[in-house]
This record gives sequence, C-alpha cells and structure tokens, in this order.
Amino acid sequence: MAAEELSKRSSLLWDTQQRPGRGPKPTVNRADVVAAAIRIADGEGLSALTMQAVAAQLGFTTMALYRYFPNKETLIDACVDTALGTPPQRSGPKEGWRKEVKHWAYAKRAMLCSRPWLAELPFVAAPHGPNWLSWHEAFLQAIAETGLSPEDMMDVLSLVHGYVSGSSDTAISLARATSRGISVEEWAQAVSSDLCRAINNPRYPMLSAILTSKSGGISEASPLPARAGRPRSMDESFDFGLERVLDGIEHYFFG
Amino acid sequence: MAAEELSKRSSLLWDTQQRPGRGPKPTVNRADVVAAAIRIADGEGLSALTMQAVAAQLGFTTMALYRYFPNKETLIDACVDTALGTPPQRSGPKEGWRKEVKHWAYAKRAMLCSRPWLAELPFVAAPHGPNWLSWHEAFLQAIAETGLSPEDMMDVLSLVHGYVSGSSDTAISLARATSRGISVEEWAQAVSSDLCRAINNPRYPMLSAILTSKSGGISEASPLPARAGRPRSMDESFDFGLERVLDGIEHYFFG
DNA sequence: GTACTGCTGTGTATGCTGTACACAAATAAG
DNA sequence: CTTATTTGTGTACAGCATACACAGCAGTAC
Repeated sequence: MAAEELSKRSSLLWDTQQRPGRGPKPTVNRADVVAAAIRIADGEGLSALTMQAVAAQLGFTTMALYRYFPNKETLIDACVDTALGTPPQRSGPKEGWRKEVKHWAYAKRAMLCSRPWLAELPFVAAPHGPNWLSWHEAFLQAIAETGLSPEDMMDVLSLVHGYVSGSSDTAISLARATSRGISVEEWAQAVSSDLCRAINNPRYPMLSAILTSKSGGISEASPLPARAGRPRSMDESFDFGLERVLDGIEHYFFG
Repeated sequence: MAAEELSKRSSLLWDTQQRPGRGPKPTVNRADVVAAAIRIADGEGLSALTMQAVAAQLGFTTMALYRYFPNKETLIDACVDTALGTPPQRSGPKEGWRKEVKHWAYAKRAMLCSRPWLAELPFVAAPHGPNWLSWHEAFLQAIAETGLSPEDMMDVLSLVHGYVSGSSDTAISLARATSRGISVEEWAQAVSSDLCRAINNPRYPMLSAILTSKSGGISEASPLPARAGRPRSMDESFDFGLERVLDGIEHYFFG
C-alpha cells in the first residue's frame, strides 16, 4: 500500500539523524546534500537537478547520494522544505492584523518568485516539513490578536494562502522565464500574443472587446467607482486582490 | 534565444494543420494523439505518460509521434489545453454576477480536481491555448452585466482565478492520492500526522494550541461572531473563502 | 591486541527515457 | 510514369534513476 510510502517520506523530513558510531564518518550530512541540490535548481532550473549533478557538486559518485536519501523523491521533498525557508521575523510592536497579514503575503509571494522551480513541483503532494509549518505558524501569529476561533483562523489562513499561491502564478512564470535568459519584454510579448489570438475571434467576444478597448470604452458608460483606467502591473493586480481578500475577511468578522 | 521557442510552442496550440496533398495520409491526427495521452495521464498518472506509452496506445512506433509533435513538451502543452476543457454552458437567464461567478469557480475547481495531474505541470509556463482563453471568456461573461471597466474586470478575474487555483491545492492532492489507490482515511491520516508534529513543539506555539484546542478554547473567550465550532471540510473552507472574496469585490465596487 | 560488524563511498551494470537519423513504402503533382 | 514529399519503421545513442557487489574504514567484543 502506498500510504506507508507517504509516512516514510514525511519521517525523513523530520528525522534528526543520530548516527550510530560504527563505520567511517560521513563526509557531509543531509543538509549539505540539500544545499548542493538547491544551488543547482536555483542556478540552472529543475531539469538540471539530477542525482549526478548533485553528486558532482559535492565531489561524490552518484551512488554515494543514496547513503543520504533513499531516492530522488525524498531528496526533493527535503529541497522543497528547505527552499521554503522561514518567514521573516517581525520585530517591534504588532501593527494590526491587516498589516501583519499583508507582510506575510508579500513575503510568501517574494519567496515563491525567487525560486520559480518550486512551482514546478506538485509540492502539496509532498509531505509537510518544518518550514512549511513555520509559514503557517507565522500566519497564525499575524492574526493571533483577532481572537478568532481556531476553525475560523484556519479558514482565514487557507483563504489567504490560497490567494497568494494561486495568484503568484504569472509572476512566477515571469521569474522562470527571466532566469532562463528571456527578457521581460520578450516574455510579455509572448503572453500578449497568445491573448491577442482572441481578438476578432467570435469564440471570445468579451475578451476580444476588452483587449481592443483602449481602456474606458466600457467604464465610461458606467456610473461605478472605477480606478484609473490605465492597465495595471502584475504587482498592482496582486495588491488589489489582496486588499479585496482582506476586506472580505474584515467585513465578515469585524463588521 | 529561448523566446522563439515560446512562440513556436504557442503556435502549435493554435495551428489548424492543413496538410499538403503529397505523401501518405496520416492514420490519425493531433487530437487523437492528445486524446490517447490524456487517457494515460487520467488513468495512470503523469509519470506513466511517456512517448512509448502514447505510441503503444495508438498502435504506433514511438518515433511516429514525432510526425505529429516535434517533442514531448509540445505534446504536453496540447494535453494541458485540451484537458482544461470548456467551462459548462450556462443556459437560461443570468442570475446575477455573484451567482454566476460562483458557478464558474465551482466548475473550475471540479475540473482541476478531476485531473490532478494538471497541477503537476508548471502550466502557467505553458502557452495559453484556446481552452485556457475560453475559461477566461466565460468568467468575463459572468461579470459582464456589472459594467466594470476592462481593467477592473481583469483584476477581478485574476483575483478569483488566483483564489480558486491556489486554494484547490489540498483537494487536488487528495484527488491524486485516491487515484493512486490511497483511501481518504489514509491520506487524512498522513496529512494530520504531519501537522501533529507541531504539537508541543516550541517552534509552533499557535499551531500547537490550535491543534490541541478542542474547538472553542479560543473562540469562547471572544465576543466575535463565530461560526459553529466544528472543524470544516475542505469544501466548506473553499466555499467560505470564496464568499469572502466575493464580499471583498462587492464591497469595493458596489459597496 | 585481534576478530567481527556495520557503515561509507566506488565501480559496474541495467532498464527506461526522449530523440536524432536513415530508410522504405505510400501518395499526389508534373 | 516520374518525381517530390510525407508517413511510419528500425536502429542507435546519450542521459537518467537506481540495483548490487565490493573495498576500506571505525568502532565493539573478546
């Protein structure tokens, strides 16, 4: 049964290896192996992360790695958790839950963008390691003062967490492209040329209209409070969405 | 430069192959190849999706596939777009933007969960194909009546889209596990045993407190409007978050 | 001390992967 | 009919994760 496999993977993440005294001392430890692997992923992308590359980085034979991790999957599990890092420490007095959550959200987005290869892994399927928990812990501390019930706190956590990780996709995609030597302009060109295939295509009337409208065709006719009509940057859109999420939380819980 | 590669990948997604008359008729077409590949991914997971497996499924030699797709990456691009499918057609009168958006969000979540292998691909990096656009189109139609400006519509789209795809992670992970023969109980057990490592660990005081509190320890002391104290299911949490997102949008634009 | 045990890193081998290349059969255009 | 072009095949290769047997080291038991 594959369920045991899950718990094996997980236990390796939490295992503090105490070596019994017999035999030669290992020349490195698991953390060193993980560091080498992350260096490769950071520098050359996930596809360059092979067992041979990691071994070479450490001056080892490939097979020596299997003394530290039983297989590549568990090595990657460890890389993911280490790469998540720990959320930045917020020193000084609390600034209110809303500001605290915003800091957390920005930090998480920045972390994800700085390691675009993380998003190439189905890392929800990976076991939850110490650092993954520490991000959750930090969030809960950010909203500790609100006095919400445990269940509500977890719901708020999964709401914000969901929004942040989902809406960072585009930024991550850009980060990956630039780390592969594609310029921002080239990337934007590629994305927009995909979108522009909708123009004048009867299958996409709304999209077509929006893409051709010189910002305002629709909003001018509308009596609604519209923000400035210029197109928004990715970061502005992220920020806008985050504010709406926080509004939603605020209105529900704190009227 | 890798930028040309992006546009090559994209153009294959939109290409309606008209074959010049010379040479033998191909026995199948691209759609057949994609269908075979998706059948494999659906049935045996992404790791079983090899060129050899797809070819075997079609009764071909492996190399024959390269007459239809120049490499595996472009085949997968096509699989992703096809697997996204088209959003369900909403017939009948519109029920108001809020209900329409909810329908869209549920449909998208259901689609993602029904094909957990989609989440194993960095598919934001993939080019945006016809079906990807059709989901965006459907969303825009859901909020068409609001009369928002094009820029605001796009921001609302990316907000809801971000929330839905990000917060479906856990459900997708479960779907993947069950499709691999792991029972719901086993999966829940694995996840919760990871979480429970936080208990009594001084690194995770909040998490520890929340996990040990029998639902109410914190909320009882709170004068805030709390929902029923029982733990929520994944779907309930998703729904709760979605409502908050919609609240946020509503208050901002239609306050 | 000496023998034993269990660990480390190495060397070699295997099966699977994506894919390059040359070719034969098939088909339409001239 | 000839010629050009395309389909599917066969063979080949490099790169991948990993199984297995082995050599040497470092403690433990006597």
